[in-house]
Amino acid sequence: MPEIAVRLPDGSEKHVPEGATVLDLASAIGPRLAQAALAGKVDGDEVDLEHTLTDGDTVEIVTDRSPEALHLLRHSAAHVMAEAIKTLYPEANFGVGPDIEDGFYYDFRIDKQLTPDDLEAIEERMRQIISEERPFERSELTKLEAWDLFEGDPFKQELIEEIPEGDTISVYREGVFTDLCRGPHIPHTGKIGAFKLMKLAGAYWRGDNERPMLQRIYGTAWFTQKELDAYLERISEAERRDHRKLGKELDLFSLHEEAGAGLPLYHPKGARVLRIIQEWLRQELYRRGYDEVITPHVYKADVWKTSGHWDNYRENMYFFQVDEGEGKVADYGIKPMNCPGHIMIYKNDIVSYRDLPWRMFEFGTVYRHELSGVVHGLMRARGFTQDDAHIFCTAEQVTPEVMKMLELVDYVNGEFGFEYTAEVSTRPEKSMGSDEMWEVATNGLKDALEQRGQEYEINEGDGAFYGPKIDIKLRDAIGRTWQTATIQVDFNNPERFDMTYRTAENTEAQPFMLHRTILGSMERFLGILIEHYAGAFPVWLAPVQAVVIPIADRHLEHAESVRERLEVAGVRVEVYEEQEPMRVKIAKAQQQKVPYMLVVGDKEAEGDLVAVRERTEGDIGQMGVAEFAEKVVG
RNA sequence: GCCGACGUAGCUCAGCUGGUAGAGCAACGCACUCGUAAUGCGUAGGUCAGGGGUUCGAGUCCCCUCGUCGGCUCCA
Repeated sequence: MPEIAVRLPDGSEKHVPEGATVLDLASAIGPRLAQAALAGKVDGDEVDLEHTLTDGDTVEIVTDRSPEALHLLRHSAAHVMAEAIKTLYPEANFGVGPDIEDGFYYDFRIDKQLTPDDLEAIEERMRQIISEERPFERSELTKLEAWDLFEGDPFKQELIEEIPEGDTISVYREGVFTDLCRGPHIPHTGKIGAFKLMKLAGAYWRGDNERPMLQRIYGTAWFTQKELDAYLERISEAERRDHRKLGKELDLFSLHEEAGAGLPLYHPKGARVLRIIQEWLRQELYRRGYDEVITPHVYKADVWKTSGHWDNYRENMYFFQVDEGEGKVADYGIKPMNCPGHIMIYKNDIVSYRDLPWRMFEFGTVYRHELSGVVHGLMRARGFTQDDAHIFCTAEQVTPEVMKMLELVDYVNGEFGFEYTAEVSTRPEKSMGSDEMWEVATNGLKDALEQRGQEYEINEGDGAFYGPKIDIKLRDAIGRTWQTATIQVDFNNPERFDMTYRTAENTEAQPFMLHRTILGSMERFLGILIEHYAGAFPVWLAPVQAVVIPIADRHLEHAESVRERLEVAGVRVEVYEEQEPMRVKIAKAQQQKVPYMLVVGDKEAEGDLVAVRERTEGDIGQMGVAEFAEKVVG
C-alpha cells in the first residue's frame, strides 16, 4: 500500500498508509495516544480525528492536555446542550453556541420562557446523551443543501447566507441533532467529563438590540469532575470577595433605594480609604509635574453644546432647568466628563509653546445616567470620581508624555500588587479626523509602548470616535481582569473649542490633547481593591490600622493613653472599650480585618507596653508604644 | 433600555398548596471583669420595597413603579 509522510511536532517524520486519518496516525504512534486523542492540528488548523491526512502535512495530536482541548470540549458541550433542548422543545430555533472563557452558551428561541428549574431537565437529558458516547459526525454540503437542511431555522439560514460562495459548509451530527458548524469536535460525547448549566439569560440575536431577544443558557464543561469542582470553588471565592458584600460587612459604603441606583454613599471607613489613595496619588502627581485644578459640577448648557455632549451624549446626562426670574429659564447640565472645565482653564489665557506640555489633573466627580441594567455596586456607578487628567502638548510631545503616563501606570499598579496588560485601540468606522492624524496618533501610542519595551495587543476599530487609545487591564489576586487606566488621544475637543498655542515661530497651532486616568474611577478602583485584597487592606490602606483591646475595665486608662500616643504618631487606631471578653473583641477585630490588635492587660499597663497580635500571624509579643508606631508608620 | 429572577426586623435568612409574621447575629438593659476568633439572662424591633387589583381574607395570586442580582445592549 502506498504511504505518505507526515511531520510530527518534535520534527520527526512518520510514514502512514495513504488515506490514513489523524486517529490512524495516533494509533500508529501508540495505543494510549489513540485513546487520549481528541482532535488533530494539521499545519496549525484544528481538524477532527477522522480528517484524512495528505503527504507532507505537519500534524499534532490534540489531547486533553493540549491548550486547545478545553474549547473543543466546551464547543461540543454546547452541541449536546442544543440537542437536549431540541428533544425537550422540538420547536426550538438555534442561534449561535460558541465556547467562551470557562464554558459555553447557546442562544435559541422556544415558545416557553425557561425558568432555572428547567435547567435540571436539560442537564439530565445532557447526561444521558453523554453516557451514550455518541460520535460527532461531520459532513460537508453545498450552500444550497445547507439552506434546505435548515429549512425553518431562520437564524441558521441567516448564518448560511453570509458564508462566502465556494467556502466549505460543514455540519455536525450527534444523535438526532445536526448543527451548522465549522468544527472540529471531540470524537464522541462521552469525552465530556463534567459540566454544569450555570445561568439563564436573554441575549439579542447577533447582539443587536433591534433584533429579537433569544434565550441563552450558559454552562461550564471540564474533562474531570475535579476540574469542575475547582472551577466552582473559584466562583465561590469570587463571591466571598464580592465588594458589595464586604463593603457592607466592613462598613465602607452603602447604596440606597431612595437615593437612586448607582449612587454610593461612603461611610467613614470607606471615605478614609478613598482619601488615603487620593492623597498618595496626588503627591505622586505633584512630583511628576501635574497641576491640580478644581472645576464645577454643573455648567450652563452652552458648554455642553460646544463640547458636543448636548447632541451626542444627552441621554446619559442629567440636565435640569433653573428659573432665573422674569420668565427666564436656563438649562444646566451636570458634568459627565471633566474635559470642558479643563479646556476652559486652558483657554483662559494665551498659551505659549513654552507652557507645553501642560498636565492638568483633578479628582473630578462626574455623573452619567447609565442604563438601569448596567449599574453594579461600585464597579459601575452613576456618580463617580475619576482621577482624571488632560495633557495639552505638541505633536512631538505625545510619545514622551504617553511614556510618562505608562511609567505612572506601572508604578501605581505595582504598589497594589497588580499585574497588567496593555491594549491599543485603533480607528473605528464612525470617527472624525483625517487618516493622517489617526496614523500619527496611533503610532505615537505604539511607539511609547515599544520604547518602554511593553507588550501590547491591538483592538482593531475599538478606539473612541475622537481618537485612538491605550487601555490597561489589571489582573487581580484571583486572576480576574479589570479595565482601569486609559490613555486617549483627542482630536475632537481642540477643534471644537478652537484651542491654540503660540509656536516658537510666533504662529498659531492646535495643541494635542491627551485624556488619561490611572485608577479609572475611584469607586471602581476601590471595588477592585476590596475584591483583590478580599477586604484585608494592607496596613497603609487599612481604614483602621490597629485596635486597642483592654482586657478588663481597669485597663481602659492605659488603653486610652496608648490610643492618644498612636494617634499623635499618625496611626489610625480605635479602642474597643465595650464590656466584653477579650476573645470577643479579638473576633470582632479579625472580622473587621484590622491588621493589628493591641491587647493591654495588667502586664502591659505595668510596663507601658502593648501585646501585639498580627491579623494573620497571631500573637507576636509585647513592645513599647513608640516601637509599635514605628512598625506601622515606618 | 431589553430578557429573566429576586425584594420579609440594622444584617443573614425561614415562612408548604392564600387564614392575619419567626430564628440567629446586631442594638438596648442587667449580670460577668475575663490573656488571643464570638459569656449568660432579659427587652425592644417589621404598614413583609412602594402603589393598585383579585378575594370573606394577600408576605403568599395579578398589574404598575422603584431597587437588587445574572445576562444582552451601551460605555459620546
